[in-house]
Amino acid sequence: MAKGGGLSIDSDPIRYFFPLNPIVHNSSECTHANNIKHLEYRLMDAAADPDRSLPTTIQFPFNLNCDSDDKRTVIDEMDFFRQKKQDPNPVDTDMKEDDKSLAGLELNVNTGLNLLTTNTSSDQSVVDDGISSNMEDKRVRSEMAVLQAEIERINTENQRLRDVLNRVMSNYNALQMHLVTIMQQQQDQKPDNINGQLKHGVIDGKAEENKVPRKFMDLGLASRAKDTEEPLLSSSSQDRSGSPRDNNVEVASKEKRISGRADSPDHGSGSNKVPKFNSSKTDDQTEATMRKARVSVRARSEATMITDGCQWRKYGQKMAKGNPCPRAYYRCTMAAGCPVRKQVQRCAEDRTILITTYEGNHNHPLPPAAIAMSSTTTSAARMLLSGSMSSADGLMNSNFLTRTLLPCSSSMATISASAPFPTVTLDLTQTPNSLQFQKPQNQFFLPFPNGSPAALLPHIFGQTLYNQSKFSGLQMSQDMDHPAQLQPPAMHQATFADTVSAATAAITADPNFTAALAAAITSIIGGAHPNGITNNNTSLATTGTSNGNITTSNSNKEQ
DNA sequence: CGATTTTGACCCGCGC
DNA sequence: GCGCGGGTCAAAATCG
Repeated sequence: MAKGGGLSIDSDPIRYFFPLNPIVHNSSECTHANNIKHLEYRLMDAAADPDRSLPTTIQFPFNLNCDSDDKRTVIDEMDFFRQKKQDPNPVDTDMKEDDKSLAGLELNVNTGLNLLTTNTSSDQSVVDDGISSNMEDKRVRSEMAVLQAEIERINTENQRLRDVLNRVMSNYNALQMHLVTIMQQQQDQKPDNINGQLKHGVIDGKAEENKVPRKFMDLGLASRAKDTEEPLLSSSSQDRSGSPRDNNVEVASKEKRISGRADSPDHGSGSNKVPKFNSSKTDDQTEATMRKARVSVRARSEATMITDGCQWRKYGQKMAKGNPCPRAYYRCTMAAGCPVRKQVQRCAEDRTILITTYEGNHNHPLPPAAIAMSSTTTSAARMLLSGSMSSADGLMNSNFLTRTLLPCSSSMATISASAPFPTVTLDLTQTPNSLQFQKPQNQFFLPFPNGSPAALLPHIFGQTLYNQSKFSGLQMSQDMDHPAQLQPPAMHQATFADTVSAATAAITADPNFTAALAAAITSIIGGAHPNGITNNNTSLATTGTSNGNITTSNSNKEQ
């Protein structure tokens, strides 16, 4: 229900993904705060135990294995589903489930907190023992001072890292746009390749099916080319835009219609087609283009709507054809004019499956709880825009997805570019095998080299960690099990085309997408399985043992 | 009383 | 041109 707002998250779950996802820099303050808290715990512990040898340096918990706060955070992430909210005693359930693994973590935190009181008693005990308290107090206080100075230093360092992260994100976005432009140019120079065929709308003899997405892709790409102030070389647009006047007429017509809707600042309702060939692409049109890309989440939930951290207002409900369950339409109400909308509908075949389709990008700051999903939708949409031009190319797709989607998904991914609404589907309801048998005909599957999601996920985070550290220069803990797989794909490419493809993959495999995707999956899995593992240390395993599938499709299966 | 939900009407694209 | 279906609007109802 939109009234609920879904803002039940009281912590900063995204800090989990801070090492993974540069997007989450908005929550870095929380990360910092928790890091400091963690240090404080250690300080308390050290003060309470004078005999304990203090570390010469304080470990900055700048990795996935954080303090026990992470457990609480994961619980919040598991609150992703309303189903979870309906759980009368979610925390108790989690504790039961992870009693063993979490007890130690809780104990750590409690130790720190209790030591605050134990600290006093400790001093008393020192006095009681008759030991020279002056020496001991001096030593302890000296160490405390050192540690506090260290906290200050880390505080400053954290601030600096945050700034670096912001700069890296800016550079990342600029690079991504630049790369897309280069790819576009490369495709223009190769009219005989498959992408060239794509531009001509001849894929498997189904030119019409590729018509709309092709326009859609070109639009987005061209728009981004404009953003990067690169010369617009969208020959595909030029080739097809035989009559620019007609295009302008169509755009003008569409804008005229849309402008009449005061409540639709996004210039694009779901039924509206993207303006076909527009030589003067505006940011609004880019936004409208982005809105066409959808991210659908299929998950089992008894609730009417999943909790994704955003506030939604229901603005319509329709009975969709072929589905006895009504489809509800929501729009984001966290900011006036936010173009993000979502559709919620139960699967006709299995009504326990709740299908949530997101569309558009938020134009306002998001709470930490909403960043994961927002990042997922945004990145997936961008991925569709940048990668779907090769999406109908099996080879390109293999390269693209196996290095982007695949590391994040379970055991398969599908992609197609033959529908009006390119959709990335996070299917968290089926096992990979079952999905494989149910794959739509308009999708083809890219088998994973490793069928085990659990085995894939370390690669996900490993890669994201690698990418982030690579781009940002941040020195993070990177205990990679498979460093060979962390090599930038571009390094292994021989041809320029493959290099471009690999570079695209490297970018799209970047935390901007993969971490957000993994975050979403983790959140969803946690919500879908209230009894699942909840602490952060096992978040990877939680995700890995999920049945999550990532499907890139061109049509909404639920529709 | 403001925010949200409900629900019928309306708009638009598309296929026939 | 017409009907269908998806999507949205907006007034009324409801909720907190």
